[in-house]
Amino acid sequence: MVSPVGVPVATLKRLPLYLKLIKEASSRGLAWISSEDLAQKLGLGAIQVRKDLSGLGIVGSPRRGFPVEDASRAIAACLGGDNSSDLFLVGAGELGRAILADRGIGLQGFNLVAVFDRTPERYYGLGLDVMPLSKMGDLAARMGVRMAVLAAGHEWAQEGADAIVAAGLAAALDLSGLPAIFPPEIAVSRVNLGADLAYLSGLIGPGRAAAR
Amino acid sequence: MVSPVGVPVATLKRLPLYLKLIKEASSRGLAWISSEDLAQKLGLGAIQVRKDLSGLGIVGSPRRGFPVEDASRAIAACLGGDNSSDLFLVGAGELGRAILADRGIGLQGFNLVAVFDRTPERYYGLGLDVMPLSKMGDLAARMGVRMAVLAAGHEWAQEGADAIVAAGLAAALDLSGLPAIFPPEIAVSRVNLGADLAYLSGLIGPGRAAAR
DNA sequence: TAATGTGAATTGTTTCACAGCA
DNA sequence: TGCTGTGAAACAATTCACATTA
Repeated sequence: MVSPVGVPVATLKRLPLYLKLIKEASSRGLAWISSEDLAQKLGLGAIQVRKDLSGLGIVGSPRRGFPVEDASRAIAACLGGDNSSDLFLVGAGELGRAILADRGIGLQGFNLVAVFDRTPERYYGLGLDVMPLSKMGDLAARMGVRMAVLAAGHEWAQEGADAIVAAGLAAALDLSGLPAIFPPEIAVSRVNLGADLAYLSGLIGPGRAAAR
Repeated sequence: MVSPVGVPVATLKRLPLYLKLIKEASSRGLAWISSEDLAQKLGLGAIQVRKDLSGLGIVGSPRRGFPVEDASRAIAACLGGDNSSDLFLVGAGELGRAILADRGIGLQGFNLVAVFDRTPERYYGLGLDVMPLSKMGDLAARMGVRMAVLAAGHEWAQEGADAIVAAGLAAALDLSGLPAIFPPEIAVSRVNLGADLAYLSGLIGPGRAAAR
């Protein structure tokens, strides 16, 4: 599959990681960064990094690597700049509040501009302005928001998803673990720690405790 | 790439999702579930679901679908049964505690059996038994634990990763967002909400077109 | 000489087309 | 008829080999 701009999905998923490291290099005053360096830090192959960057039209220079500023600009442009960096949070429970507090969970430049919940009244007096799901469409239109993080509990995750759809948003990051069902015209990325763990458990197989 | 048991990685990543739905069906008293049904709930193609299940040796029956009990057993076996369901949590900060509280974040059957932190003394009196990183190896050996969730803040995520390696664990779920560097013999899965959001933002593009 | 750049081969994954079965 | 089962084809992603250049 190929994204609207012609970048392979697999590449697109890696771009944010490159961007992060490149910005870091930039902030340390470096002007160049090598594919080897990026690869090693991300546990990827250097050739793959080069292919990815070259696919964006970023050209490096032998013996030095890739120019940090150009690369940063090109990747940011491909990821939509900071165009879509405003987000809604749907779900103000345990998980939602951890995301808001954001100690290590790393929304990295994305901005939670409003919080919605099925039962907003439960959160009065917590210093949070939690709104009912029904207000989402209105606010999305007024603020130009196009993405949401769905952090609803299992009981109402689907209801939250439906609200996101009804609000006309274009993308959702689903942390509900259900997973919630979205219509195909909405871009969805799902995060499910339980599933990831199960996957890892399958990967390492039924051995006994690791040696060493 | 093919996992130890011969199941493609892409399939392996979907197995936990199937398992969840199948168990749910089972708990509702259903004896059969169709690939169409599973596919629709997960936003996948039915053919893909059939390929995945057939790859595990699960055989269905025309007009009825796949037998819920068999499928459940086969998938669980492939994912290591409940063999590897004990976990360490590395990092007792905001994020780590949200995971412990687990309201919606869904560890789904996995068990956090011990919590480690670089500064365990910060968590005295919170009703948590937080241990120093140096104790991890010992406990891993004694309890037969082989996996960890890394939920350390940026400041010491790499230190946490190193401790996981030193403890001889076989797999880690890295939520640090750095990402932390692990040696290749350790199975790592990375979750990075910021990266996922950036990816989505790239997918939906700067306009208003949606793509999947 | 230490890096990038890239066509081609390889490997992995998804989808198709259609056979078989209850 | 409505589903599974599967070899083959199509597609996608990764890796290789080697040319290239400052």
